This record gives sequence, structure tokens and C-alpha cells, in this order.
Amino acid sequence: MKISTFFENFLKKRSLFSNKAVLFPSYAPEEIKYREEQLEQIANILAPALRLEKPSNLFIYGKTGTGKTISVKHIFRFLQETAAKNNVNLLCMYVNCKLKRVADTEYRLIAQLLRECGKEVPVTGLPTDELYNLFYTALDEKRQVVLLALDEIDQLAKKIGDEIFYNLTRINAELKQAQIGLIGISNSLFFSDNLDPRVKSSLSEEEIIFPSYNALQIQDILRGRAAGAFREQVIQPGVLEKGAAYAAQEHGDVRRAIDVLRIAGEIAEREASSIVEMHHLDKAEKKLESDRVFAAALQQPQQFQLVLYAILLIAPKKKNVFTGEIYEIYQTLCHKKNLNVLTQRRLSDILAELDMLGIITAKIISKGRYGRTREISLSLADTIIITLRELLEKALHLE
DNA sequence: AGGTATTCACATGAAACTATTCTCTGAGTTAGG
DNA sequence: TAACTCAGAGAATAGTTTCATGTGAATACCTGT
Repeated sequence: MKISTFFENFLKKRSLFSNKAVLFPSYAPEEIKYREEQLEQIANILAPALRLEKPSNLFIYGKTGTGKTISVKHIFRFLQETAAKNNVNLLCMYVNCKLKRVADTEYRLIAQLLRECGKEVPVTGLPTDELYNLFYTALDEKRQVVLLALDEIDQLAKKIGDEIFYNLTRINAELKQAQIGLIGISNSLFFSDNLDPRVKSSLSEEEIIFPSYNALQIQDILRGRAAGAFREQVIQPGVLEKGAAYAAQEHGDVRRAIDVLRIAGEIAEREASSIVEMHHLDKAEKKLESDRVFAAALQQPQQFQLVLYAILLIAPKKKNVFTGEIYEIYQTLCHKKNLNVLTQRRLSDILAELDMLGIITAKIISKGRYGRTREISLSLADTIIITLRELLEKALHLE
């Protein structure tokens, strides 16, 4: 088929979607279902900001995909609208602390905040105190209240420790005109447990927990989104129910369930199907999982990939592999490729990270007299393993 | 037999080092007046 | 004299090494029966 006719046909075909944007994570719905209580609490806590009083610092817990981020953004939107209408100097900032190269270190976080205030700062070269000073002066320019939402704050704490929070809570003491209210959003329910007690008490003056959705709630939310995103009669009966049931038992993550639905639609469209059926959903589920693995693996550094490659070489042949065995294979690979060999210490960390990424399953076991080690196995489907191995070979220039 | 002490093979933690990227500063150089 | 160039000092960061310490349970080694 000629490309020109392909595009012509493409245009003639009716899309399954009426508004695909509804299914993207960036979409902000008018109404957030099953979160009335939490929204009300947040609104209550933050409302004093509209009177230029400093609201209590707020801490929000809940697993991924339970609506934390979207709720905070929702509240922010209305707060700012109201503030604008009534001429209140209210500034709402939202930062995701997990974003690589954006806000995943102390320096970068403050730099990002300055950027939100409209001040560009260099990516490196400046002392961190200097950034704090710039930040203080930027905030203190006028009498205002600043609400600062830090998403995935637990990731940041794990990476660089909790001193940064001490600095953040101290900001108010430095400011003369402005006031700042902190909103921490965490995926981990136990985040604050290993936090400096002083930081903990000032950071979480108020706490809100977002429970996971159950299957029926997920189903309802999915239905709402699907109605907005797909043309009528496109989704076959049972598809939404299945998607919801799966999401509920696996993780309770609505965002992911919505992603699956979108990809199912895309797959159906590519197959020139006029409806979305069960098997599209299954394919979408698999595609999402394998895409995640591939992306995670390919954006790691070279040595990291080499270790993963070593695992892929032997793990499928045996059911359990130990750290030492992987280290040996990795070493021979290094010699073949003429790369310098990392220490076992480092390998240990890499294995732990691969486990975190969900690419491998590593369990620390004790073999008694024969030591303690990680028992490593692959939890990926065979097809994924083969593709991943090929991808890594290409990335590492192995033959 | 039953109890405890060892011992293995790593895990885990902390600090420090290396290489790279970036800014800022100030001395030296250049071009124009 | 103002504008430009360029080296050197100082920062932040990612990835790593070095040194030090921790650890769960199968086995070795006792003890008293």
C-alpha cells in the first residue's frame, strides 16, 4: 500500500475515540469521584490562605493511583480562581520530586521552585545557599501566601535525606512579608516514621489518608472516563468490569487502569476494529507491562545494563541464581567487552535497584553455613525476556 | 540427643573519590576612541 | 577605556570505590546422659 493512500484511508476511518485527552494522566476532570471527604478536608485546611493567613502544613498519604495528585491540583485550581477574583496574592506551586533532572535533589528542587516564580537559575555552579537566598527574596517581594505541594516526597527523602525538609520548614522564619504552607504528598504510608521528629511534627500538622478504591469504585470511574473518551457503543460490555476487577486486585491503581483502557483503544484502532473487546484489554495490559520494563532497562547506565544482561543469560536456565554466580558471569562479560569490572559491593546495589524496578525478583535468603545472599529470579514472560535481551545486545553493541 | 558457637557469603552503611558539567571571577588581551 | 577571552576556582551530580560492620541459619563442636 502506498503511504499516500494509507493516510487517506486513515482519515476516512472513524476514530474510536471522541476525545482521547480524557484518558491521559494530565486530564483534569470536573468532578473527582469518591473523594468528597478528602477534598473537603483539604479545602478546610487550606482555606485560610485566602485570607492571607498561613494554613497548617498538610501531609497526604495514599498508594499510587488513589487520586492524591489530582485532588491537590483540583483544590489548587479553585483556590487560585477565587484568589484571582478577590485580588488575593496567593501562589500555588506543585512540584513532583521524582522527576529526574528536574526536582530530584535539593538544589534542583529549589531551582524548580524559582523557575515557577519566573526566575531562571543555572543548572549547576551556584552554591545551594545562594539559591535559598534567591528563593527567599523572590517570595518576600510582596505580601502573599504561597502553597507548596511536593509530590512523591518520600522518594526525595530516600534519596537525599531529610535535611531538606528542615530547611523548608524553616523558610517561614526567614520571610517577613510572605508566608508559606507546605503540602507533602507521599505514596508510602510509613514515610514519616524514619523522619527527624522535629521535621515530622512541623511538616505534618495535619494528615489526610487516601484509601485505595475498591473494584466498584474503579469501575464507576472508568465508566465515566470511557463515556467521555470513546464514541458510543465502542466499548463492549464486560470490558470495563474486567479492567476494573483487574486493577482492584492487582494494585488499586486507577491511573493505570485508565492507561490500560486508552492503550486497549489504540490497539483496537490499529487492528481496524470498530469496537474494543476483552482481548484488546489483555493485549494492552501486556503492552503496558513490557513497555515499562523496556523503558526502565534502556534508560539505565551501561554497567547496569550489562549486569541485567548477565542475569538474562543464566536466569532462564535455572530457577534460582545467587549474587556470586551473577558476578562471575558479569566479570567474564566485562573482560570480553574490555570494560572495567565493578566491585561486588556495587553489583549488590544494582541488583537491589533492579528489584525495585520490578525487572527481577530478588529475595534475601540465608543458606546457613553457606552464607547469605540474594536469590534472584525473573518474573517476566518469556517473550519479554527474549526481546529485552535483544534490545540490550543492541544497546551494548554485543554481537 | 540437645545446646551453643562458628562460619559462610554476602548484605548494608558511610564516607570519600572521580569525572563531568556548569558558573563566576578576575587577569590578560584586543580594538576602538 | 570598554569589550572580549580564557584559565582557574568552586559547585552540583552520577557513578563508583574503600572500609567497616551486620546477619540468618546450616553445620561443627561440645556437653552430659
